[in-house]
Amino acid sequence: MRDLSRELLDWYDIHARAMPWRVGPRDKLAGVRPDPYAVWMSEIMLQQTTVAAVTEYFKRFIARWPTVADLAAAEDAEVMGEWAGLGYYARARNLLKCARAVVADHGGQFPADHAALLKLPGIGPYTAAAIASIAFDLRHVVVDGNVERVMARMFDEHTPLPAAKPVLTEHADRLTPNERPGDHAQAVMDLGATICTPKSPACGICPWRDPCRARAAGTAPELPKKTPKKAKPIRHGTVYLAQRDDGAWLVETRPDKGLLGGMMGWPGSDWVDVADPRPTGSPMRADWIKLNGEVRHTFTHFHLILDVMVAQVADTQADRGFFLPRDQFRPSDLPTVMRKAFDLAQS
DNA sequence: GAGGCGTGGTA
DNA sequence: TTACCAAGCCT
Repeated sequence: MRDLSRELLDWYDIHARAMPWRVGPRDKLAGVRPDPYAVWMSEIMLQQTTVAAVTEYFKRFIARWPTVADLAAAEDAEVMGEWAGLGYYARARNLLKCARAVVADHGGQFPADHAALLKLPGIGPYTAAAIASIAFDLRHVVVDGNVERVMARMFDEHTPLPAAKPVLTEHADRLTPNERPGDHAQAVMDLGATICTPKSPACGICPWRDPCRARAAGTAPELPKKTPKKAKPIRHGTVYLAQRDDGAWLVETRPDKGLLGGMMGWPGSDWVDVADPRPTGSPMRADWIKLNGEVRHTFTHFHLILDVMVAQVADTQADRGFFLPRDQFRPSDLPTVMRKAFDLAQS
């Protein structure tokens, strides 16, 4: 097994992808060490999210809050606004909770300990292993979607996920070396992201081409098997965009739990399975005008079609939400579905 | 343990 | 256009 990890590390030394949060093999030779805060930030952002989507968000967060203490001292609304558009907003809420826990309980330093990391908000089995491994070079088995795919192919494992997870983890464990476990973890993930891709894997240039059983069997493109997903239902709703004469917008902060939790948004109706031609959920009396067109947006588990109502109001009395002054309103603070409604109203 | 939880890119 | 997919966590 040592030979396999050696082959992979040799490949990684040459092909490691450059990322703003990554300390590459050459930098390490020069004595550079990873910043655990940056490693943690990147790993939270990368949960179910592509490198391309994360890169600019990561740079903005680190520039605005250079240390975990800076982040812990931030206002909730600042962090949620900066996260807007990246999705899975529970990550942002847990990001703040975690930063505050690190300051309060760990003296402002991320613990170099897998079990302690696992106790922090938003850090699960993957992220705890990734931080321990990448930031502190401790040997832990890092298993994300890339690793699952690489292992399923290396060992031609046809059991569908998630049932196959334990056996794939055992395979990953046996391949993890004692030396440079952090680089090894990043190498497997880079391999999965660039060569052992979900579709059309580039087996011809893979450093593990020879030992890979799925390549020998010709089954690599169809692995890993996954249990089929449910079809997404279509839901319907209405949002209300009221602008006061002085330019302030009527917005609300959504409840901390549930969809888009803690994010700013437009007041409106519940989102239901059957379209109701009559708008409901109005936050205040006004001469509402229904816009032509609609907002279409897809969440993890349903499609959404929104009607958009607009009104110019003088009255500042609203049943829901609050008026946010024009100079404090930034569309980029809105989650994407809410920004789509704003864009429709502006067009 | 199965489902809730975003978004943008890609085929 | 539709469906799938990406460095998962929480309940």
